[in-house]
Amino acid sequence: MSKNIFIFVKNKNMLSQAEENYLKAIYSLESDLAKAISTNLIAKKMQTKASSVTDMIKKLSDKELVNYKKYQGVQLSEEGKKIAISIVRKHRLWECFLVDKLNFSWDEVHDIAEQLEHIQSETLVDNLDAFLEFPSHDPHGDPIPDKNGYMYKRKKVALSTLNPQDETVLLGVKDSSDAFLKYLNKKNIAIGNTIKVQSIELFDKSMEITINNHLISITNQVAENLMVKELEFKY
Amino acid sequence: MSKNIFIFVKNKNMLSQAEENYLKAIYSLESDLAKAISTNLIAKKMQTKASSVTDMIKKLSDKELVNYKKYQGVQLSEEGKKIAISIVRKHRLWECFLVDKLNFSWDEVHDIAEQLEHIQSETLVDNLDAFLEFPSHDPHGDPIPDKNGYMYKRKKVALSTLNPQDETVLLGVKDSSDAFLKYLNKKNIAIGNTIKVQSIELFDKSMEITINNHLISITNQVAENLMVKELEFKY
DNA sequence: TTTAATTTTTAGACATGTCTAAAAATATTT
DNA sequence: AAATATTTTTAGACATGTCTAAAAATTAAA
Repeated sequence: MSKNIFIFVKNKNMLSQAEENYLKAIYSLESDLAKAISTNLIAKKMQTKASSVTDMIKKLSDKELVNYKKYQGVQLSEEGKKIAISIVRKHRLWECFLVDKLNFSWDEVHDIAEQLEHIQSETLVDNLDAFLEFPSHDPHGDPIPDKNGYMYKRKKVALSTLNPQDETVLLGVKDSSDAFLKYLNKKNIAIGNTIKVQSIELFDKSMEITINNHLISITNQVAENLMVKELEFKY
Repeated sequence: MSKNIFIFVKNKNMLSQAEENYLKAIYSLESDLAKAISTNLIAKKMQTKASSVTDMIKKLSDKELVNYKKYQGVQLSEEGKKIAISIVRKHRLWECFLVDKLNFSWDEVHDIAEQLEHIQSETLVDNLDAFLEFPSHDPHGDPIPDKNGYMYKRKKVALSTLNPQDETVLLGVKDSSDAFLKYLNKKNIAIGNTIKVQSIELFDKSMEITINNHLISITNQVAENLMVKELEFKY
């Protein structure tokens, strides 16, 4: 009986969507930068104003989800990081669901997963995970944290760092903007594809590559945003 | 390019979760009562105060989703009804998904579906519908509107209206409270089960029924909340 | 190292959705 | 039909999350 009440009375510990989105943004910036994250950076990432960020940071700091000193930026606390990872987990699992089960393509799923990641139910996530047979990576090649927050971080390098004749596999993208994903879609480039570098143009660093035995030319900008399996060296 | 902008700039026509919930509540009350719905009724249904309802009704009225005259209650407009039905459709499809694919039982899915029904994406709903192979009814026996809002309304009667020796099928429940569903779960009573009335006690109208060849006794209150296929008469 | 530029924070405002308490309208009694 | 009870609305307040404009702190430049 008392169990039902807890479902309907808004849980004090429950975070709003806005709070969750901030945690996720800070987490993503931390992964890239590994230092205290500035107000402006978060504002840019969240497409909002610095003053709004300051307000929210104070709230998150009160809840001890971030460590914050005025003018010195923020870092996630242990608890904050745990929550951020759980949101990333949900986001990536839902992306798998949308692509694998509902026939979406990888450039269509982000906005929907952005909404689904805020659904509150631990059981739901765990059951979804099982239903998808515990995928280790999402359709963009990003690792999916398990129930405990652990994930396989594959070593990836930009395709632009390889040399002619090198052969590798596309593991993910650096830029996951809609425009870039749509470009890849049009060119039939997808995660898991085998890529062989055929030649590199000296003056603009554009590349000729074969992808699935299909020869195409890509600019250096594209090559810098295609993350591939690092080469294994044989001695 | 401009397409992306529309995704992120909040669409003027997009309704908030609160607005959607009000429309759904009014729709559900209208189905039961078929007349203008009073402020107090909505307040009770939404577990909120009459003054909050008035505020929201004004907003929905401005958007022409309900017809409202002060002190005279509300009725959904055509547009409002369309939206309400689309939310019901989403709710029931998600319930199917949770039970059929994620192994939830029918008494666990309501709160989660309540959240999922607000996810904004027409394609998502349609793809989900196809993935579930266009179910006509949800796990509680309620009809699922199709893409155009049409649904099969089965004629149902309360089990309490039947007589000894009558045989029928459980199609749904009237009371879908957590407590009642959990009771049914415990007694192994589920949608689709064949029910035969064995005897009815005169003084308290309690019933002995066989359900799946299993004899159990139920109170009149339970029988009034079990909705079954109406009897076919043979001439 | 003082000045200038940038970043961050504060102060005050606004929109949404809620509430309480009081006023207004409708419904029910007598 | 007047008095009473109930329902509905209004008025004013509050919480959340956002914004603009101005002040404060930090960083960069001369």
